[in-house]
Amino acid sequence: MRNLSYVVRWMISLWIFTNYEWRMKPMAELAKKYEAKDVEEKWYQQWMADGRFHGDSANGGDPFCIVIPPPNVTGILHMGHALNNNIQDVLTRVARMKGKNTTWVPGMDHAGIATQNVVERALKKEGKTRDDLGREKFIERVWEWKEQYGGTIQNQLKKLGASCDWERERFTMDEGLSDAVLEMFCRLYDKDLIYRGNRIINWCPRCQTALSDEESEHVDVEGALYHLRYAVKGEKRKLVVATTRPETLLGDTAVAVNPRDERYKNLIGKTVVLPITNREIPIVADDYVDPEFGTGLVKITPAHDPNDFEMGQRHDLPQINVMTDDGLMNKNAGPYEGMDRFECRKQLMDDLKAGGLVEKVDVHQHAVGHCYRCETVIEPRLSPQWFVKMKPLARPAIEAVNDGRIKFVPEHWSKTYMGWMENIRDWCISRQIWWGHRIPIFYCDDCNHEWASKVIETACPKCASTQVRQDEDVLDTWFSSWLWPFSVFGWPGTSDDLKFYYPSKTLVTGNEIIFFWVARMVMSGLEIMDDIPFDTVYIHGTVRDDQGRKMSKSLGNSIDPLDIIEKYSSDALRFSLLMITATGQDVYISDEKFEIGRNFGTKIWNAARFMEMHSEGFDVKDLAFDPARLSPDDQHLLAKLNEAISSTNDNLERYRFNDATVVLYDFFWHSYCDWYIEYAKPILFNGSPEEKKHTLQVMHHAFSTALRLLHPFMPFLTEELWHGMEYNHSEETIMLAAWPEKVSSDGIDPKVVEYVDGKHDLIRVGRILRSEYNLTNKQTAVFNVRPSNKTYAEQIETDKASIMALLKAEAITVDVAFAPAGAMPSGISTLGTVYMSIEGLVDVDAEIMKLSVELDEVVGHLANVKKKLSNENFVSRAPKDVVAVQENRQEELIGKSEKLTKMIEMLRG
RNA sequence: GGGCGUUUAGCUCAGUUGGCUAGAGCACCUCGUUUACACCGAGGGGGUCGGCGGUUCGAGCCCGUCAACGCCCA
Repeated sequence: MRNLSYVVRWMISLWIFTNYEWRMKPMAELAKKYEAKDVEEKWYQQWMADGRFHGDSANGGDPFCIVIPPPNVTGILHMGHALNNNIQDVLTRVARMKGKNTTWVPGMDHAGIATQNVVERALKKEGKTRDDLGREKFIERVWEWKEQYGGTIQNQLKKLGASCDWERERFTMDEGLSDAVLEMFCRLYDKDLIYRGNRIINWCPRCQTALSDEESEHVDVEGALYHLRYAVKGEKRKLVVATTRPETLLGDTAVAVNPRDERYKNLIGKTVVLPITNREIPIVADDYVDPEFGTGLVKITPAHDPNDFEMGQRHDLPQINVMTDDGLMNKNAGPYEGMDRFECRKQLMDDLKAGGLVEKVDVHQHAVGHCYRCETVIEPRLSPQWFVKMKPLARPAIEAVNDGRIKFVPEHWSKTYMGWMENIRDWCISRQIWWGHRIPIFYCDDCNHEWASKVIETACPKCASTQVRQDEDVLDTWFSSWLWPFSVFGWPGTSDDLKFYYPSKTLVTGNEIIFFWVARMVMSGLEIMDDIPFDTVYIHGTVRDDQGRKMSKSLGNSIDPLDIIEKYSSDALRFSLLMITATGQDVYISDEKFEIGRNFGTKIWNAARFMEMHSEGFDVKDLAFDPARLSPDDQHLLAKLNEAISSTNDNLERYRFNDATVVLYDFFWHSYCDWYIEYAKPILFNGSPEEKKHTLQVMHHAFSTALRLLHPFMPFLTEELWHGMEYNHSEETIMLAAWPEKVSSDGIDPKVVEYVDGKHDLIRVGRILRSEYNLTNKQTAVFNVRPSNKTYAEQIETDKASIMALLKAEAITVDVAFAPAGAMPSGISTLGTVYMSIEGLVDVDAEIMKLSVELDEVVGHLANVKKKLSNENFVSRAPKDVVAVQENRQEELIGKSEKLTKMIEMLRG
């Protein structure tokens, strides 16, 4: 009931207040409520129109370049993108404000398989397949799709406030980048670093293409380990082999044992008769076989398993492929021809069981490869494909990280990188799809000549035959991405931009593409440019929901950044995301977390409104306050500002964005609003014109500096206020305003700053007293302060008015010899003891109880400190300053305990 | 099987080369119709820092070990 009446009263007063304001036409020009949506739209347009994002080598200076991890053309913005681009934008905006010649190159990836899948799905709705259209028509269709739907993410990035250099936007299939791809292929081919080989690759039966090892995602599944009985030829006994993929027995060409395995020594050289097919295959000895696993006997299927393939090579075994491209059994599977591979597995097991050929089936946890695009189970399979020889490329890439030319942040990711580099395997780059860069290899059907060429060839250079055809396959999408840091600047052509901006500064990405992209860019950069592509790799965490699950459509737990922008604003999204993202740790988000940023934005806005209300007639061009006039609170604020500046810079340098945001939040909310504005109110309301002017100078100085520090994190709000507060007289846009580095500490006395810390403590103690006696703001109280020393006494005396205002005190007495006349609530602050004299009864017992509890605490701490100081080892071994701290503390605690004891005695009368 | 990460307040997380009484936001409780802000202000409660062992004058932090969870690679 009570709450309800409060609400009603509140609503009524709010209504009156709002209408009153409206009729009065407030002085403030800033709207009462910040309309983020309009503001954000407006400024992005303006920045674009003014070309603020563009960098040009012709302007010279100090280059700063970031290349975006190009999102897929099919992509739509998710929180991972938001975080990723947020960080890049912060780095970019800071660099720009620091006066660097800055470009952040955006673009998109053609995403071969993903895009082809999307278009194929669209075709399917029309009842068509890509084969119905044919290669050329299909590719046309993909381009059409791209024009129509592709790249929505680019517009979404704009909503985020990403200050990308849009004039430089690139697409991995555009003419220039395609040329780079062909050039790269031909160079590597001519250096024998690209070859064609018949090897076991990861085959996706749904996408019907080969994949690289990295594109096969291992998922732990609860499968089965099937123990099958194979008959030894000419003997009655049966061997038991264990396998997770029984259907591949149709392609078995041997059984292997470890040569040192005593159990099976006598089997080597004998023959096994395969069930169902009755094919006869040899028993061979190979070190690869682990005697501990399963029965110590393994079946060998060289066409369907990489290890079996290797063994097959060693023992010169035939390779029998039992499946078709789409994962059905082929004619080598005999009776199972035409069956799906998993159906076949079931049927085959039934048949083997019927024949008494199944020993047992164990539950078995194992990792199974899945297509990273469609999650279909990968079929390892023998297939002729194109590969890049990676070892020679890896060597310099290992060097670059080892010798520190490239740094990972956090550092431990370099281990992941190294582990992969050192065990690198050749990269399967051919894909049996249509959307992508077609492999520039040509074959002559007459003389069998094979060559690489950047142009479409019509005649054989060897025999002049026109019976020439190009390879049907296209290249892995990542074959274009790994050239990104230099191809975006026109390579293989030479350009001033390339010379100027390469290498870029920081690569910002998630850990999931260290192998796919980061590692390969390092290799290609060193190979082609003979230089690293970036000097820092910043790896951020994965964005998860508040239960720690990855955001995914199927779980329905995705939080759409655009919804958050709609609900809370882009600035709120940006600030909140960075504030809750610890360096390299995963981020758990839920809607409410974005309230932090929104509330902070509102706080800044309202502080600006407050200042504006008092700034009539004030000239913001004239912020050169007189250092000699700085009051203790002025000095304190400026000291805190200086700390915030250096701390922000330090944190940014170390990529500690969360710490940077916390520092700014803390400075602005607490130092600036809670303390300084409250301090300034009496001056602004009642001070002389000179006092007012001086205080406003300090305020605007601090505020405009804070805005600049905040700009990379909250670009829109800060730009709006930069103009709203008319700070744009110096620099038209805050984007180019000077980044705060060091500020003069003229007129700032550390002792005075310390005094203000003490003043705040004193006020806090006074407020606690008020709170303990449930005094409302209207109830007045007289405070008596007994300062601990004369200096404090003088400082407090001079500063009395301010302390009174902040304590809502009727009066304050300052007396180093103050002794309470009767029972008075009291508390101890760093500047001295505070007594509150109130009318009415003091609860003496409660007061004694409170002070006793405090005394107990102090005595406890004191015991600890004494114990430390009486420990000779501590005094002799700990550094002097640490000991000194303890000694000071001991003194303090003794003083405090004495005071408390006296106060309690006094109360006891 | 190998590697990496995580474990701190009810929740989400900071805590840097070991050194003052372990912090923040949210949530919770009390109070508040003062002219920047209720998306606010003032105050408050809440922690054996995953377990065990070790190093050290001193451990949330370093070392060892165990456990749980997550990720990557085989």
